[in-house]
Amino acid sequence: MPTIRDVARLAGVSIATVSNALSGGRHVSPQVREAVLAAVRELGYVPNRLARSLRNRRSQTIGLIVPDITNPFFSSLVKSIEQAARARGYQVLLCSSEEDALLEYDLALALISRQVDGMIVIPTQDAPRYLQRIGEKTPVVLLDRIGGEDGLDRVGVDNLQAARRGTEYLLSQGHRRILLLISTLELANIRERVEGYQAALEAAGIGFDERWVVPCGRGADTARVVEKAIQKYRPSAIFAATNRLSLVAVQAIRNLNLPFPERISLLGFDDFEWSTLLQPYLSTVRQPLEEMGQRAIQLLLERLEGVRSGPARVLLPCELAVRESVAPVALSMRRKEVRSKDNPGGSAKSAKP
Amino acid sequence: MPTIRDVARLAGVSIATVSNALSGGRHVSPQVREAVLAAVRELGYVPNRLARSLRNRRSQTIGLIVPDITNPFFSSLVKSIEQAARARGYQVLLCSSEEDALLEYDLALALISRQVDGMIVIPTQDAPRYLQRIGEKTPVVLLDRIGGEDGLDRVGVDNLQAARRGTEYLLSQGHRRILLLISTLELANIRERVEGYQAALEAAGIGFDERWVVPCGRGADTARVVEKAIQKYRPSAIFAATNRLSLVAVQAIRNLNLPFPERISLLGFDDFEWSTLLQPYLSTVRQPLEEMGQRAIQLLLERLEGVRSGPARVLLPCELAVRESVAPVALSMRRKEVRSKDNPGGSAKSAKP
DNA sequence: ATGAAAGCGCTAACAT
DNA sequence: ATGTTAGCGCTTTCAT
Repeated sequence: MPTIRDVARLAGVSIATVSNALSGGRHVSPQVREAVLAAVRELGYVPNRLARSLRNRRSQTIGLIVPDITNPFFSSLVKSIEQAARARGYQVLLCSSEEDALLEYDLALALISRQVDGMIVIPTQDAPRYLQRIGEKTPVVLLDRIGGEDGLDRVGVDNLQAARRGTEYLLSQGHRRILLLISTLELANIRERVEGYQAALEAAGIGFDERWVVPCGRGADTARVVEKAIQKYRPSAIFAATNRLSLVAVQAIRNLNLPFPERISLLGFDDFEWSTLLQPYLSTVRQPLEEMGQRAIQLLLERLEGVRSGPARVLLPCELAVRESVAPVALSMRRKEVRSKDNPGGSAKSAKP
Repeated sequence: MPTIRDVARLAGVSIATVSNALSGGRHVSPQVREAVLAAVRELGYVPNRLARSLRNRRSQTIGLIVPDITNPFFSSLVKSIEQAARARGYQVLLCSSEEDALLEYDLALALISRQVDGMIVIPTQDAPRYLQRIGEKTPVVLLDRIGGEDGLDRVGVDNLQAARRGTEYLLSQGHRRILLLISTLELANIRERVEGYQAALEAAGIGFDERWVVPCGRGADTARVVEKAIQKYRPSAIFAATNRLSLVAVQAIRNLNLPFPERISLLGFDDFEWSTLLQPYLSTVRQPLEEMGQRAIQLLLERLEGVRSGPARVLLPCELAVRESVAPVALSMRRKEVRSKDNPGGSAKSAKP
C-alpha cells in the first residue's frame, strides 16, 4: 500500500504538502496541488484512517450497537441513523449483539478500542452498568430501550401512551376481552406498554387482570403458549407488544383456525414492510423510526461538539396505523362475554347488545 | 483515555512489559502480570486498536458490504458471516450500500482506508471494475452476486440449477403457464435464473417466451406491473426470482382477488422467517445462507494466510422448501389452457385431462 | 507557499 | 525476565 511518503516523492514535494493538498489544512499552489493529485491517482493512494485518527485523536466515527440486525425494526433504525450520520460527516461502525448482554459488552469495548467518538446503543437490558461507566468518558446515547436510571442521553417513544392509545382503539371497536402479548417484563419498555394497556382498560371501567398479559419469551414454541392463552381466555382481540409477537400471534390464530379478523382481531406494535404479506393487512402502533434515528444522531453530535452537558431525554409519540386486522367485535361475542366466567371486565358496562 | 504508558507507570514497569502482559508476546512473571492487570482495571484501560493495527500492519478486521441491510436475505447472511469471523478471531466492519453503486464504491474505499485485511462484497452490479483493482492489493471475496469475469474469489449458489429445479417442481404440479418475476436482467444471478426456467420449460417440451419473464424493477408500483402481467397471460403459477418479488406477487394476487393457491400458485426464491406471515405458507427455493457465509469467510482467510493464490469459485446447490403456496393445477385450468391464444406452450403435450 | 520534525499509542527488535 | 527505542502513516507546529 502506498503511503503519503510515496505520493510526496512522486510529486516531488514534502509529505506536509501532500497532507495539506489532500486535507486542505493550508494553502497549496494550484500546480503543486495538481501534481499531488496526479501522483495520488497514479499510485492509487488511499489515506490511512488509522494513522489519521491516531494523530488527530478523533475518528469521525460513531459506534452503533443493535440487538438483532435481522429484525426489521432495528435494521430500519440502522438505516435512518446511517443516513443522518453520513449527512453530518460521520461514519458508523455497526454491531449486532444478538440479544446477548455479554457480546454487547465485548462489542462496546471493541468500539472504544477503535476510538469511536461516541456511540448509540440499543441495549439488551435496561441501563447496563458498564454503559454508564463508558458514558463518563465517551458520549453515549441510549436508543429505544431507555429504561432505568443513569446520566445518559436517551431517545425513545412514549410506550405508555402508545400502548394506551392502541388499547383504546381496540376498546372503541367494542373489544373487552383483550389479550396482551409481551416478550419479557425485564424491559421497562415492555412494562410501560403493560401500564398503558392497564390504564386504558381501567379508564374504560374494565378490570385489569395480569393473567391476560402473556409473556412469550424467545423460545421456538411461543406459538403454543399463545394458543393456550387464547383457548383459556377466549379473547376477541390480541395486542402484540412487539413485531415478532405479531408473527407469533398470526401463527397461533391460524393453528386454531379462528376466523381472522372476524372472530379475533390483532393489533401489532412496530410497523414493518414485510407485514404486508399478512392478510388482512396488519394494523399497528407505529414508531417514528426515521425521527428516532435522527434525534439520536443529533443528541450525540450535540455532545461531541460540547453544546450540552446535562443528559437529555427525547420521548417521541407513536401513531396508529389502522388497516384491516382489527374488526369491530361481533354481537354474538358480546353476548357470550357477559356470561363468561373468567372475563376480567365482564361485569362492567361493556356489553349491551 | 489512559494509554499503555499510564498503565506502565502505575504498575511500575516498562510499556513493553505491559504490552507483553496483555498480548502475551513473551513471558511475564506472574506477579508483574498481576500488577499490570490491576493497573489496567484501576484505570479502565482499553488498548488502542488503531495504534496496534498501525504498528502491526494488520487489523484482524474484515470489511463486509451488502446491498441492503433491511433485506432479511442479506441480514441473515451477515449474521452467519459475523459468527464465522468471530470464531476465527476477526471482527467485521459492516456496511450497507443501499443498492447504490457509488455509495458502494465509497464504502469500499472507506474500508481500505481503515486497513481491513480483506473484504467480502455483495456488489450492486456484477464484477465492478474498481473491485478488481482493489482485489489486486487486498483479498476480496465476491458473494451471492458473482457474475462477470475477474480474478476474484467468489461464493454463490448455482442459480441455473436452482431455478430449473423450482420450475420443474411447478411443472410436476401440472403447471404449464408459469410467469417468472425478476428484478432486472443486469445481474448474471438473475439471468441464470431465467436460463434455468427456460431450460426446464424446454426440457418439458414447452416453448419459452421471453414475454413471460417480467422485469419488475425497484419502483413502488411494481405490484401493478405484476397485476397487468397476470391479467394478460393468465398464468397458473408465478415463480418469484427474489424474496422481495414474492411480496409483490402476493400483493398482486390479492388485489386481483384470485383464489390462492387454488387458482394461482406461487413459488419464491430465498427463504425468510417473516414469510410465515403469509398464508398459505410460502414454498421457496432455499439458499444455504449459513454455508454461504462460512465459505466466504473460509476463502477469505485462506487468502489472508496465503494458502492459495489462484482464484477460487464455490457454487452451492439450493434446495426446495415445499410448503403450501403451490397447488396442483386445476383441471379446469388445463382445459382453458389449450384454448388460450398467447400461451407459449399451449401447443405442446402439456394438457391432457 | 513549502519543508523538517515531533509525536499520536502501540509492538518488536535489540538490548541487558 | 524486563527495559529502551525505532517506527507504523499521519497532522501539525515551528521553521524558512
